Amino acid sequence: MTDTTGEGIGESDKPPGRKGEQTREHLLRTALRLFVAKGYQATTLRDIATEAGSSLGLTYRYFARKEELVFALYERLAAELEEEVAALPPGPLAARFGRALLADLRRIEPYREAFAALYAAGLAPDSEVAVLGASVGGVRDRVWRTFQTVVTGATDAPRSRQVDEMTTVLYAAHLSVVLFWLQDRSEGQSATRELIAFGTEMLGRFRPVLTLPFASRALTRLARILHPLFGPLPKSP
Amino acid sequence: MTDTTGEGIGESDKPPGRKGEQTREHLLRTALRLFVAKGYQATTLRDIATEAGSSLGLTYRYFARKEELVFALYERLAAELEEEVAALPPGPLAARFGRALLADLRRIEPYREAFAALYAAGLAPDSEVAVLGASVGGVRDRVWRTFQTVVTGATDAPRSRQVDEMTTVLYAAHLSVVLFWLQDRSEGQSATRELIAFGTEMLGRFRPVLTLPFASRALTRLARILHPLFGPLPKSP
DNA sequence: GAATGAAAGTGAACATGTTCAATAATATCG
DNA sequence: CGATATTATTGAACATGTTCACTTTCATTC
Repeated sequence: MTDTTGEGIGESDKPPGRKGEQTREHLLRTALRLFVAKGYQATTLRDIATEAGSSLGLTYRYFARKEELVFALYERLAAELEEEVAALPPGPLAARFGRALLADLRRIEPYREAFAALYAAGLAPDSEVAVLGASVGGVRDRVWRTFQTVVTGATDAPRSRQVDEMTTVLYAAHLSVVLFWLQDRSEGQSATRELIAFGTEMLGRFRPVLTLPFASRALTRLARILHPLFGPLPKSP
Repeated sequence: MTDTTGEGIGESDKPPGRKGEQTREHLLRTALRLFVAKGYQATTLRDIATEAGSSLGLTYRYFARKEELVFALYERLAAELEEEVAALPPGPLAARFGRALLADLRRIEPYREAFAALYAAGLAPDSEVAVLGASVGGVRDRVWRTFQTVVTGATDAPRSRQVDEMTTVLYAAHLSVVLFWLQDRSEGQSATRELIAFGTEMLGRFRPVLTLPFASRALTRLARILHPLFGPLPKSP
């Protein structure tokens, strides 16, 4: 049941060699192009195979299921987001958080439907592709650490323990925003933008309060609750 | 594209007569039994047909897709919840909200996997079975009104406008809790229980603050943002 | 009670994600 | 180079949700 090998998702079989790497890349690119062009649901695996000039079964050598194509995309966008966040100028935590959220959404935007499918797959209790919370190896930690950077790089960053607590809470908030965004039908997703604006304003206004004992204790408690789902995974020994 | 008839989900064709109603009921009962027994994914429509002693295609006369079986269950549980909430003794809002959440979870519990599938279907941008937010007709309003009852029946209920605002926020919070619960792997879903405890404690502690102008304005603003997704639907003329 | 139309029910056919045994291509080694 | 193991690729077969043209059942009407 549990994945005892430290292997992540995306390596259905033995790690691919030079040739395989190219093929994988080609299949992924083809798939993503089709997802954008005709939508995720409407893009069949036979379409991908045909368009890529390969056979139906081949995709399954590199991607265990259809959603893993999106997952692979997620990995790349996560890496890009990490860079963009790293390049973010120092400033108030709230501002940095807001910019990180917007940067994330801007990336996902062309693949809205595909990401909906990925999140949907993650809802299944035993899913292998659980972006929402379950252990999915590298990417989850990477994104978590990206938000950690958002916190540590802030001019008003809290110290030591509160950093990780706040990171976990912001990571969870980030997922909530994406979920909201997936449902947001408003023109240009303006509702999501307003939600982000509201959230960051509140964060900015109440950030100082976190030094008070009561608020500090509340944050600790909340982070403890969220940690198993949204916190970083324990190091494998 | 848009459903212009006020018809809800679950009536794929002409409304069924006496005989049809029985069949529909029988199919639903059979399906739910199998969902609990062998899981949602593992239960095939052929299983349902066989077990119900009917043919494969028949189910589609009453349920347009597999998830609508779960949706029909959701409708019933929503009605039950409404009753239970109506019978809730007056008391602090926070306590009533907490009890409503727990009552809801207790009902959904045996169908965890099935509800995961329902929520997953709702994530698709164009889904017909969107519990998460999109317009799904009657049930959504019913649940919203149930939470309205939670608010109005409280000894510390706010007045007029704040009632609906608070209801919308609590309704959204309720969905978040369910999503969290779907992912919660802790023993007996203790994490979700702690989350509810935390949330209600905070709600109780900060309820009085809502009379202050700043908090009041913040609530209004938040409710406005959430309204299109989580608020009640406008009356059809 | 026969005619007729609507409701109920059937099962083959289809679309598509997924699996798998078989084959081809390629790398490795003596 | 030739044998052999490893990797890459194929396409048929399968499972399952969904559709649909057709049949059966049933109520209503003359």
